Amino acid sequence: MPANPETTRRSLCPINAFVEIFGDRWSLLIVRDLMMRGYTTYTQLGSGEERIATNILAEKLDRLVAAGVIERAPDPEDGRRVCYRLTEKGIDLAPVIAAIARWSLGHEPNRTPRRLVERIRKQPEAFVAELRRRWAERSTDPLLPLPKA
Amino acid sequence: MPANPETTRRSLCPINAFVEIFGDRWSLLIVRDLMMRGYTTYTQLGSGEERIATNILAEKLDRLVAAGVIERAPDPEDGRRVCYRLTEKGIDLAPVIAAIARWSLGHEPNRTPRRLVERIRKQPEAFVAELRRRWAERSTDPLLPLPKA
DNA sequence: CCGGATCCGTTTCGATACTG
DNA sequence: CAGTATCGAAACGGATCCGG
Repeated sequence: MPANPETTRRSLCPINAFVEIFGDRWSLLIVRDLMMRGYTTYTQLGSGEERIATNILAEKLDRLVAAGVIERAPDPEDGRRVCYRLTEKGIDLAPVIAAIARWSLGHEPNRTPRRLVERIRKQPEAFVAELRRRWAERSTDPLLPLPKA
Repeated sequence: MPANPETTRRSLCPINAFVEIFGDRWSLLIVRDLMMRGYTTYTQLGSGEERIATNILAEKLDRLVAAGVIERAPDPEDGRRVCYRLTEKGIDLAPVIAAIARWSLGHEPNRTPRRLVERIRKQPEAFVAELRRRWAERSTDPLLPLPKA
């Protein structure tokens, strides 16, 4: 993956852009944690269940910022701290996340919150709007139940 | 990625299963080529626009077969040749592909077939049913216009 | 020719240790 | 707390080789 953004290869199929951003094991999980779990800080994102290494997390966050999917911002409660927030582009990934979750649910025996996934699938616009509102309000309540530690 | 399937880590969130299969730069593109372009053979899949190396292609095909997303079958027209086909599990990825394509279309200036993507989004069940039927008929007509060579 | 397998140099990943 | 530095392991990419 070239660091130079000029080296963008011609992407004839619309899936390429997605794969160039999310074609690794972590980027999509980071977006999920931001979107569904209300994680916002480096430490929270690093302490998720999947135990991403700190250097990888830092690099992935940089890449996601460069891709315009998330943004770095001062924490509203403590200006010294940094927090990461989904951009509009990132929020618009909700239907993708929902479709993936639904596929996984259908093919992997797993007890997981079907209700939320179905809601996103049936009314994606309404869910994205809600997500945007929650995000504007800086609500960090998780949409998914957090795994118990 | 451990070769040993026993080493499956507990996947609390339904996205993990997807990422473990498609968390690389090629697997999803291979599924797209099978689903949307009517590619079925090793040579066709290797000659796509993205120029995957032959060893990587072979490994990814093995992994996708092991994951139950595609299957190896004798070519119906020439029994000596091999062809790859989506399984039910693979066909069910259509809504995921559509959601990804739609997201990319909305955020990357690209002239691409909106019509198909919107159809999948609005009537995913109908599209999956059609895909299944085409697949049963062994029709290899591409759903997407092929990039000119 | 088709469907890979093997070898090898390069790039990326991942765990741990460390720093301002 | 929010990252860097380091270093071994794994993945990638190109070229070549091989059995049918």
